[in-house]
Amino acid sequence: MTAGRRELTKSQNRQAILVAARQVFADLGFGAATVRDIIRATPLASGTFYNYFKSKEEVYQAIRDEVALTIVPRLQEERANAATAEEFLAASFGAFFEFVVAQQGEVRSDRPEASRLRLDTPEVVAGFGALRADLESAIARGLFPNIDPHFLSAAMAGVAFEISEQMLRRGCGAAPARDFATALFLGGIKALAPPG
Amino acid sequence: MTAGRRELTKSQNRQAILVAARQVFADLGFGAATVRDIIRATPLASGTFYNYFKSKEEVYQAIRDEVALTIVPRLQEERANAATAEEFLAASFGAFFEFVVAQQGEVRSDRPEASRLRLDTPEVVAGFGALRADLESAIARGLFPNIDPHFLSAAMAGVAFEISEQMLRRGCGAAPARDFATALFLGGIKALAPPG
Amino acid sequence: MTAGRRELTKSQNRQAILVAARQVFADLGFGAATVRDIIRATPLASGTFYNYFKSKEEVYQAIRDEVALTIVPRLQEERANAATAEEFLAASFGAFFEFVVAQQGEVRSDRPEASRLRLDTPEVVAGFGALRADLESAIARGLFPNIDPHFLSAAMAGVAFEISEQMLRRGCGAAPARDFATALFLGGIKALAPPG
Amino acid sequence: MTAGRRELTKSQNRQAILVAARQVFADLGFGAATVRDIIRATPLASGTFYNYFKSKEEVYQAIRDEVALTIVPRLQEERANAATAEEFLAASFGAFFEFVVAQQGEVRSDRPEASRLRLDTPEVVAGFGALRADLESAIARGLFPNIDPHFLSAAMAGVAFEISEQMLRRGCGAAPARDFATALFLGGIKALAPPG
DNA sequence: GATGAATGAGAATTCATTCAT
DNA sequence: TATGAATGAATTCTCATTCAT
Repeated sequence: MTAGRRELTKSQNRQAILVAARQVFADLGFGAATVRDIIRATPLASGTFYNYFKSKEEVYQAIRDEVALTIVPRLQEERANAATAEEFLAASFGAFFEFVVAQQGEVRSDRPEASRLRLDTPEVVAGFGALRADLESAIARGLFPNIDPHFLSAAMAGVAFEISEQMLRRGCGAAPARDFATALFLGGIKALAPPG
Repeated sequence: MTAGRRELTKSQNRQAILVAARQVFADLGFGAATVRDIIRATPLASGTFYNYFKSKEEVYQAIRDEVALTIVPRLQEERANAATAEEFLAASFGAFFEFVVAQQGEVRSDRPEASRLRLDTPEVVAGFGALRADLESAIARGLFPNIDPHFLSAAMAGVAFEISEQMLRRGCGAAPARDFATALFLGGIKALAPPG
Repeated sequence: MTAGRRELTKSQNRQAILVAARQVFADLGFGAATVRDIIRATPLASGTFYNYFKSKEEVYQAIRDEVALTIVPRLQEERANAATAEEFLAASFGAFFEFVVAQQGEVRSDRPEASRLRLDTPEVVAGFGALRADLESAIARGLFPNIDPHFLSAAMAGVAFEISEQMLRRGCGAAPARDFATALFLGGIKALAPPG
Repeated sequence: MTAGRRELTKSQNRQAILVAARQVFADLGFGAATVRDIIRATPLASGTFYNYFKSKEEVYQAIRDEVALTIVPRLQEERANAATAEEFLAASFGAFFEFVVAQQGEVRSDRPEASRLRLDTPEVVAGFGALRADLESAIARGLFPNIDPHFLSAAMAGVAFEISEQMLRRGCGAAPARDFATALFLGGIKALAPPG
């Protein structure tokens, strides 16, 4: 029982560090974030950090791994099951925007670069690693015309990043953002024109 | 004449710092970049940095100002003269990709986050400040349908960032990148399908 | 118990810094003293200084506060209880010279200005802040004739500083210094003439 | 003629540095004063400083020498000619207070230690070097009773320093200060009581 | 000589990491 | 294991001094 309690606490501490690190990386980026920033956002003491992670790099990697193991597979499955380009796009953008909303990336920094969403964030790096592969497979299945998959996945990633920032600023939900991005990729600005 | 030589050297040193700072910011981002990194990328001594700039923030601002004073006005003019959405898009994307090519953003860092183009870079922040205003004006002129300009400019920025990274990796020129992005915004994936 | 030991060590380190700072300020004065000088006079590492004080100014202030809270009240009480001018003077000078002896201000520097007692020392600034007020009160009680209290307190301070330096050089105790200063203020050079 | 002009300029520059250095030393003390502070208080360029003085120490020494060669001899002569203790004291204090007034030591610093007159100033160090010797001679001549000359000269120096600060704050001339100090040394607080 | 930019040693400060408790 | 103070290397910045013009 004591062991159980301990295990629980251990797990909770590790989780607390991961949550704090996500917030701090989103806020400051990997480069500017310090271990102190992370631990300050936690009820723990500085030394405790090193009971769970060897370094800042390791937390970064751990977040990346976590995302890669939980969110990415779900997303890959949805994409694999997509019957149309629209489903593929809506699933991809929808998952990303919902993830961003869930993270509640409250940007509060006053640094000059903080005016835009941080890309040097573990989730983001992990999250889009699989996109191109999925896109290639979708092209092979005939969901998409034969477009350069590097450029297309890059464009999707860019739209996702920037639109998500707008979404947070505006406080709107994930749905409008998803619909906008999906329509843009399906039909360009014509498809975005208001009906009528 | 003596003064002339001195002025020249002075100007050259300032320029050397600016060039080095651009490279370092592109490499590491604002947060992770250090003044030492900048000065190390220069033949100058450490103290010399402070003859020209008070801090890292100040170089950042100086680059931003320079970009805002040189590139942005040209871009704004081209956009103002655009007769069609295609011209507007091609001018915007073309200018950005050519700028990126000119900067030769040789990504060489080994830090985990460096795998993607840095957005917290002075040029980028400055460069897209004016886009939304130009877009609103273009919508008013009837070049674009009545699309949410926040979302649309965000999408353009995102595509520009990410495509430019691909462009650099692939070593292709600015033209293919510009054409891809323009076509995407004009007609979506259908417009991107290879002819035939 | 664990906490007790830690607290002790913490307190000891803070004390070590304060002691070293006193010595360094006495040696070099506030202006020339560096944080490095202080920490070098200590077995601690450079970063440890900043666990206790934010800056040189803050140690200075801390010493001043300490003096103001311990020595000054005792001195004020003795002065308030003085029944004669002689008691007032002897208490003031006696306290100061004893304080200086206790500090063991071993002047050892080789800088040109170090040949005289440093006045820009936190103890000294704090110590004489209250003198004039006490003097005014003593004049009101009739202990002193109606002398300009600004000049009189200034003169007392000056004599205290300079005599204390002589005292240290000569290695004599506080008593002769106190007697000399008291006699000087009571009756001038006549009162200082050796008996007979 | 050209040579004459140059000589003049040379002399003027040297003088400008000396004047500026006096002010800066009085303001900040030797330790905190920087060569930049001195040169900033001058119309000259930084490099020019080193055409006249090898270092900060050397200006300090130069001021000391100048004082020792001009003011001290006059003072020594006056003291040697003094027929009474009062003349000796009045000459000593009078000379010092007039010197301080002439220097116009406008204290304007905001540093914690700046609230009192700087003693680590070349003039002060030089000026009181000769006092004790003169005092010993005066005792030998019978002007003063047989008082410990170390203590007595220290007391005179201290009173001179501190009273001069009061004098400057109050904006009164040198005469009241001289009279106060002289009376104090002649007869103590009794001699300072207002007549009647 | 005069100038003022360049230099680089050194001072102030931060921060990842260690370690005694 | 948790703690948080200590550590010292790395960073930012200052300043005496040099040197090309």
